[in-house]
Amino acid sequence: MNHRRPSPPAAGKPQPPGTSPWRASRERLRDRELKRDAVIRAAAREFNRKGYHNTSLDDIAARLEVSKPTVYYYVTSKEQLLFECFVAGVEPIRAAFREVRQRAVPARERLSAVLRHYGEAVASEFGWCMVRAEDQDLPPAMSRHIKALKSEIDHGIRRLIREGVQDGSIGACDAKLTAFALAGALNWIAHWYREDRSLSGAQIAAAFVTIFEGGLRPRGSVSRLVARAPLPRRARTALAR
Amino acid sequence: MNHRRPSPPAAGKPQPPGTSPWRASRERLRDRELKRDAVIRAAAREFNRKGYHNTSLDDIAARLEVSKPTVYYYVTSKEQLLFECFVAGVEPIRAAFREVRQRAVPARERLSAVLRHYGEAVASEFGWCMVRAEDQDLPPAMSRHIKALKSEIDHGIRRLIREGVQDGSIGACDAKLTAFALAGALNWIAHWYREDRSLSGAQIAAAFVTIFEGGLRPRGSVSRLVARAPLPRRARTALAR
DNA sequence: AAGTATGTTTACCCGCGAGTAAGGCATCTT
DNA sequence: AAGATGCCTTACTCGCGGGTAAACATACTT
Repeated sequence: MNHRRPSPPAAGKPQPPGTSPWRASRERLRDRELKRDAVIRAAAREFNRKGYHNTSLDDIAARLEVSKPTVYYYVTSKEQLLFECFVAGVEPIRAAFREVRQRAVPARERLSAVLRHYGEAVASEFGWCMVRAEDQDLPPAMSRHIKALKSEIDHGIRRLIREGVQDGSIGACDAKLTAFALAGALNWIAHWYREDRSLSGAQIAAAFVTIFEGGLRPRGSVSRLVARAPLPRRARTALAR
Repeated sequence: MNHRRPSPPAAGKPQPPGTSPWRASRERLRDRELKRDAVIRAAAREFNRKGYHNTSLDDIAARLEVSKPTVYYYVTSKEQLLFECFVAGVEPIRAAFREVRQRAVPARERLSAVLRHYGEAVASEFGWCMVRAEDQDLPPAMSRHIKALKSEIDHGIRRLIREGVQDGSIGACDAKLTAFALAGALNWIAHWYREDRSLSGAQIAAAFVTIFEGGLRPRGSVSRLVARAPLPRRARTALAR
């Protein structure tokens, strides 16, 4: 379906700055790839705002100040739009796994690093699509692809947990359920992290990792009396509705 | 589509296969409330299977072996169906808060009890609707109602966390973010708890509470010391494979 | 038996939104 | 110039699905 142009002239791309494609933003979107990306990001934003099924391609086109067939010029279907958003959202997480693989630190620290990137990804513009893309909404091929990516990430987390239990940096626990709990908490960020962006994705992710690592029970002997001590500065942030 | 049970064909009727009301289950569903509940539960099951937007009222009717207007006889709109499913799912959680209010135990234990009920509710047949009901899919009045219920639960959790921090049963933490983390992990159960029901909702909830309470770091003096001093000995196992 | 309330049906309406046809202009190629 | 290409438009098709009209069936009344 999607034909990557085989070999266009390619050499001459100085592109004279005349005319106005992409009416509002005639600046530098002239390159096809950039425009395609713009379409996908616009779709992500609209999906994020109104949900996949409540977003029409006319909406997306209108947002770009373009007509619907133009969107179809860059993308073959609405499903593909969702699919691409998902992949875009998930990629940074896969990168985090790759990056962390090198580090020679206890598995808990590697896990925490991955989870921080995970949280940031969920809070990103593609977070909603990544988290809520439903396989029932997609044709079988895409559905399988998405499931495979999700599974890859899930098993990556489980593996880090098991390694942490082995090297002693994580207390004994069931890897599968623990992975579900961690990923679930982070995934859920996409549901409440919309308008109230007083915290950055990185901050939220870091806070969550701290919560996961420590648990609810007070640590050490001091905490019992220290409870009334001044709390972190983020205590007075507005609530998410 | 689906067959509740063999269903005595009721052969002698003038209308071929259309006359006997509630074809398969003419037992004791004559009471209106019961039928209405059956409609709502059928809707919940279909929403759970295929998602709200991918489920038509014809689907729900077919599942009940009934025609679409019959569904409309018990319910005024598809939105209301979703709304009722949400309320049905949420009610046990509110009940848990009420019940726990009496108990004279540390707040962490009260919180854990609530979270266990929460997890069970999410794993229930209404879990999906409770968790995924999107306010964008509902008319403003219902949307507000749902938001209010969600907020009530959210703040109930935050309150228990704050009380726990005060009475020393919970380590110092940010109530808002901690509540988001806990609720998120539990909400996410609705996403993966579908076909694989090898664990009961109660079991999952209990396991999650254990994870939350203890955290990832190993407990006890020995392992804490070990974990505190970063030991990179086995960290390289990640490279295996 | 007629009248009424309740439940259920068949047959329809109709708007929305995904996707398409076909053509209009620029710019590039020859 | 005269195509050829790339990009974007207006103007459509068409099916799905939410919702309704109106008739039909049973079960109580009276």
